[in-house]
Amino acid sequence: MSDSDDLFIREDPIFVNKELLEISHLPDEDRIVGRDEEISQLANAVNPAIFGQSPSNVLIYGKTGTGKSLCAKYVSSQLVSTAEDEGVDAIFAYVDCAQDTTETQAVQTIADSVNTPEADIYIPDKGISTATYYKRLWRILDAHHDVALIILDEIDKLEDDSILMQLSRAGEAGKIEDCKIGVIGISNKIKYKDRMDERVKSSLCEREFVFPPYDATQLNEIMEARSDAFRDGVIEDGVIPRAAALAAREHGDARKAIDILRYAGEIAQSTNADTVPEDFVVQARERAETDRFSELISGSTPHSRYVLQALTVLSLNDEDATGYRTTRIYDVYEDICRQEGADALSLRRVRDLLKEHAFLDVIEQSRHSGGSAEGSYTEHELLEDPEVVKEVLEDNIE
DNA sequence: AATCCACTGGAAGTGATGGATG
DNA sequence: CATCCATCACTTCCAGTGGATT
Repeated sequence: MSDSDDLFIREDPIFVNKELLEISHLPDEDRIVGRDEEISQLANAVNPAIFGQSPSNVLIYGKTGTGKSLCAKYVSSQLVSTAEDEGVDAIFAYVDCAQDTTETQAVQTIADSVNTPEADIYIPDKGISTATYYKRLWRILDAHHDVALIILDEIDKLEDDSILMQLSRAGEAGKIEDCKIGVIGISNKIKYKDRMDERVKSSLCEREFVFPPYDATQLNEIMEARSDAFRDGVIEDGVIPRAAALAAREHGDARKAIDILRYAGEIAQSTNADTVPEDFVVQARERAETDRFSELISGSTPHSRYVLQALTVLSLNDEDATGYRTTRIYDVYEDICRQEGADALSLRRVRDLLKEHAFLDVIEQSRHSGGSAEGSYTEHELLEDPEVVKEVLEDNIE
């Protein structure tokens, strides 16, 4: 590095191409590791689309960070460009159902991403009935596309599957005539299929794939493949194997592995280090945890935080207990509300708030049955270290 | 077997918010 | 403009639940 005093002309000493480490980044094929088999099978399933025929509907299973979305997106984008060579107008839409949990929101994003300037159809964000979104979607597809691939990521987060129904029946119901639709569903719960509607199940699950978790060697390769995000020689030798080992232990989640690598680089940046030594990896993992956590908390309402605070207070004062009853938490929660000068919410609502926290893996719930006149009840327990929760909670007051 | 009872969770509803539409 | 539409954050009501006690 030059030792010039110019504040702003300095080059980033750590990263050259940081986008390689963003989760949304779609790598080239030679950077996708250990998924050759899956990719070719997937390509095979949607292949008819190239000639304007109906692609098979596909359901992909696999734990988080096993490359499901990555492969689906990759295959879809390849398909679109190959189809173009054949003179077929294909398009694909990606919906993250964790973001768009209702039928309406999901159709909205599909319609929005399938929309083209030529179509000149206005897709508002909200304020319109679900039926209208469908109508406009069919109109766009019919008039401007031959084939549409719709990727529904985290499909198990959808509140109801009527959208799947609509999509799979669109052709038969005569809603669209000149466009074929293929659906790629992605779920991390194998059980998801069981709770699906019988009719949807038969049409949606023409092909099924299961993506196994990555092992440490593959994680190693994945990170190796993306290591040119860093400047030459910045990462010390042990870093990648160490991060791979950590991530492999936590269920082979490649996303987490890459996150760790990025955080390690950021730590180096903020401490003005020239290289990334191995022990940054451990720090990076902790930071990834607390970051995720404070992200979750900052998005929640004050009362949601008070509830969590109540549970934290209990955990700190009474350490040997393994869980706390809803009513006990509610009592503490009422105290907190009094201190904050806020009206307490109903018990019913607090139960739902606790359930939401459980859903986000912030706390864990367990059902118990008590003795006489005790009935059945739920106990709640913090999953993170109470001290950490307390800190994050305090940082988030505003 | 009936009763108890703290606790659970589904259902329906309310009123406010923000936006589209004819 | 009035009318529709979805959604949020929350409430009220109420039919279970399940093991000990009667």
